[in-house]
Amino acid sequence: MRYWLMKSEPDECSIDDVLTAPGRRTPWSGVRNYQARNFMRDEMRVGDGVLFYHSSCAEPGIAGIAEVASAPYPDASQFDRASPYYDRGAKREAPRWVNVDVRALRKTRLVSLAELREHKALAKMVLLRPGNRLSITPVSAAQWKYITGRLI
DNA sequence: GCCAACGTTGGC
DNA sequence: GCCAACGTTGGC
Repeated sequence: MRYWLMKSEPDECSIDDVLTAPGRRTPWSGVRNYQARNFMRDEMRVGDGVLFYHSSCAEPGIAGIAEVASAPYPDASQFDRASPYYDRGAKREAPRWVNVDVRALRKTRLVSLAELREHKALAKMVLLRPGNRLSITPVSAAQWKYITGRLI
C-alpha cells in the first residue's frame, strides 16, 4: 500500500464535489504531465491512500482523505474536442493519457501549505520541495501517519 | 496579476 | 541532441 498527494483546484473539483458525486468517486482526468501520469499508470494500486489537496486557491492545503478506486484506464478527455484537455496527438488505439478513479472518504480540516512547512517531520515531502509543481506526488508511510494521525 | 520554476516544443 | 522560446503551474 502506497500513499499519494493529489492536487485539485477546488473551483474545478473540490473534496466536497467528490463527496457528493455518485459513488463519492471521480475520474482523475486532465493530468497532462508525464511524471504524474506514470505514477497513475505504473505505481498506483486500488486502495492506496490519497491526501486530497486544494491548489491554486485562496488557502491551498490538504482538504480531505481519499483512496485510489480503480486501475488506470485511458483518460476520456484526451479524445474530447470540446475539452480543454483535448490532445490531438492522442489516438484511441494509442492513448497518451490515463487516469485512475479516486474515491473521497472524508473531508478534513484544512491543513494549509504554510502549516505543513512548519513541521520538521514533513520537511522532505515532495510537495514541499522548492520548485515542485507536480500535481501528483508520493507520500511516505511516515509522512502519511504523521499527517493523518496528528494533524487531521 | 505577478513571476519564478519548470516542462515541452521545434529549429538547427 | 542542444537550447532558446514559449506555455503552464501555482504560491503569493
